[in-house]
Amino acid sequence: MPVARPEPSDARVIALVDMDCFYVQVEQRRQPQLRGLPTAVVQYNSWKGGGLIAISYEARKYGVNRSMRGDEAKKLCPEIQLVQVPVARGKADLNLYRNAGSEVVSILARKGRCERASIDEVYLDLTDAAEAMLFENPPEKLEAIDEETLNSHILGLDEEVGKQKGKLAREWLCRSNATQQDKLLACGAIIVAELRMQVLRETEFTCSAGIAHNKLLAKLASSMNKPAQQTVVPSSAVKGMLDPLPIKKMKQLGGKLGSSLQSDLGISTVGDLLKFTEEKLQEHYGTNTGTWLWNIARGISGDEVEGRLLPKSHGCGKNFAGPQALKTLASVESWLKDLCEELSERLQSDLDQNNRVAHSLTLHAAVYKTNDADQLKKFPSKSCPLRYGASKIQEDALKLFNSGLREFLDSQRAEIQGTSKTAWVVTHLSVSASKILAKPSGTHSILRFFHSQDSSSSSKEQTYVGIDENSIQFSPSGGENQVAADEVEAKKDPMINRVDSNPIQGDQREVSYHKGTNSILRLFHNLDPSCPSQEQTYNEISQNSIPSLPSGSENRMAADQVEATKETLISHVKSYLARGEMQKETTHKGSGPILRFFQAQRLPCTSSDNAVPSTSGAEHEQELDRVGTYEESRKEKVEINDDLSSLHHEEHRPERWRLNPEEIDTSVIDELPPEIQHEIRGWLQPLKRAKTATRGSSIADYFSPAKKGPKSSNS
DNA sequence: ACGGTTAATACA
DNA sequence: TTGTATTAA
Repeated sequence: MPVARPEPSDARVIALVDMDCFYVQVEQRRQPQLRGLPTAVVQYNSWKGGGLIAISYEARKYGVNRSMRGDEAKKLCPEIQLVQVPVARGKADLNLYRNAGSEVVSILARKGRCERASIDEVYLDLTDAAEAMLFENPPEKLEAIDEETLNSHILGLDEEVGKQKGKLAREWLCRSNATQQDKLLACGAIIVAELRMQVLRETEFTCSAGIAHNKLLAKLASSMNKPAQQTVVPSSAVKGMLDPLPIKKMKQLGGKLGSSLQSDLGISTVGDLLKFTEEKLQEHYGTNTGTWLWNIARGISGDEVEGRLLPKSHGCGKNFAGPQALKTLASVESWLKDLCEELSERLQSDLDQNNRVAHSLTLHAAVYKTNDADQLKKFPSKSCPLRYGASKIQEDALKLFNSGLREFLDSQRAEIQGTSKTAWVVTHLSVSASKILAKPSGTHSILRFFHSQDSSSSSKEQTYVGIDENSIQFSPSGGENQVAADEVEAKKDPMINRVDSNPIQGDQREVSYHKGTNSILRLFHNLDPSCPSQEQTYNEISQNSIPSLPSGSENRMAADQVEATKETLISHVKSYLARGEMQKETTHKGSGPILRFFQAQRLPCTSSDNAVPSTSGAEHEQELDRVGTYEESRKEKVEINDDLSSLHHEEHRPERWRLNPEEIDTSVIDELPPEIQHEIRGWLQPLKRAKTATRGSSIADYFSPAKKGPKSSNS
């Protein structure tokens, strides 16, 4: 992927911060009595003790690893504490960990550019900060360097056994005869150590880090000394580090490409890779990959830190392994409902907290053929424009599934014709939302768009509504719907694009959150109705739209005008805006800003009228109609279509939200937008912070000697 | 036929 | 552009 680029002459300072067994730490913060104990996080506890997805370092000593089930782990380590991943709607709910990850990001983003690489990994570009430090306050002038920095591992330094800890590191960090590059890395080490201390103080999480001149090396270094330590890679140490390294350890080479390198070219270490010319590698793997391989063998990577604090997509899915495979259409529909509800909630949160709107919905499924030898399970993924509101998403996802199923069955028809009894089961379902863009803060661009569309907009509207109603929104492979689908893209997208064409967009927005002095004030300002620039416009434009809760606007959207007018199209946009407006209105009810803010978080009311039991897959398995034989499948299509039409008339229950200030407790903070979590934490938990801060000046001894963490030691 | 779930990215 | 495949945590 990364195009060849020579190392910039001005060296960058890049860090990768990696949370130590993150899910375990999150659970240990919730239950401090677990600190220091061998602990693992498992999901789906019902079968063989659940699958392990995170293992504490105490437990790793017993040989417990991620490929195990809870039961196996218990055999190796009888005292192991198994904590279950929260379950919602019958599936794993990772929100707790996502939000904890956001806490960390919001702290790390204080210095330099910050890229959220995964739920527990963050890249930092500290070049500017390091240069500034080198200029204003270089390490060689520093009389004291903090303990955490001194604990850094410097690759290439001989760590003699007898030598006092930190002695060599101190010398290296403060050398006045060091190269500019090394001095910058030294500054990076100081900054990262400080950031890691802040993370620990404010979140109680430990992390490890690598500091190097690019992402590739920083990533490698971060895992060399864990947990709770940091590792610096001076340029002089790169060759020594890489040459003996098995290629499988390199990022991107852990899978098939790495295997192919090994089996086809006999390359097992990075050093082996060095012997191949760029051209040779390109012959085998294409120009891009060839060049990329040649570069990484030398520790060269021009990959930039992206400056993105938020995920680019949201998805939720579930596997239905073995006996759990879905056999009935009803169960597919039911699970899709659950998945779409979760997705919708997360999209709504993203809209509320980050002002972002997703524009594409994708459904993926895996189907298992129970009867034939080649149990093919290629089910095409399908996507369509995303409409907000749980029931809309659900409706569209079902249509996508229907479309995929039809295509899948058609593709199989030829092979099947002989065999009469071919049954199918669904082994995986997932829905995801992507193409997430910043919602414009004002509506000028939208209004301008409609003013400029006066003459032609009505015809476009007709197309749009028609599409909405007939559910023709599949991609070209959908066949007969292609023309209509293309028209949707042609007519609808201009509108969407205009909405999104506001200069303040995605990444820039995120960065701007951190540029000012106080992100909380800024956030409240954004929600403040008295803020004239946007709110006035919102109120104005939403006057005519029905102020129902999030899913309410669907009613208008679904109105069955055949001859559509510009007014209708405009009302769509009004509804769209009204959704945003409603979120804001709920925030005005409270008295103080914090209260208002918490209320805006909308704890979901347990919808008692939820028709679908969401606890176990078994309950979805009532044998109604089988997805069974191919012959039956033709009938299914009809059934699916029937289902769709019935869905269409489904009552629209407005979602209700309970706003209960009494329920505000510290765990709620996890739900807050990343930008302000740590600030709120600071307000609510001043005592705890003071306590943890006095514990020690180094991260390594934070939890280690005492079996108990600072939190439980006072209870 | 049970590491599951979630993301990002490159390529066709 | 959409859909698929790969990779990773």
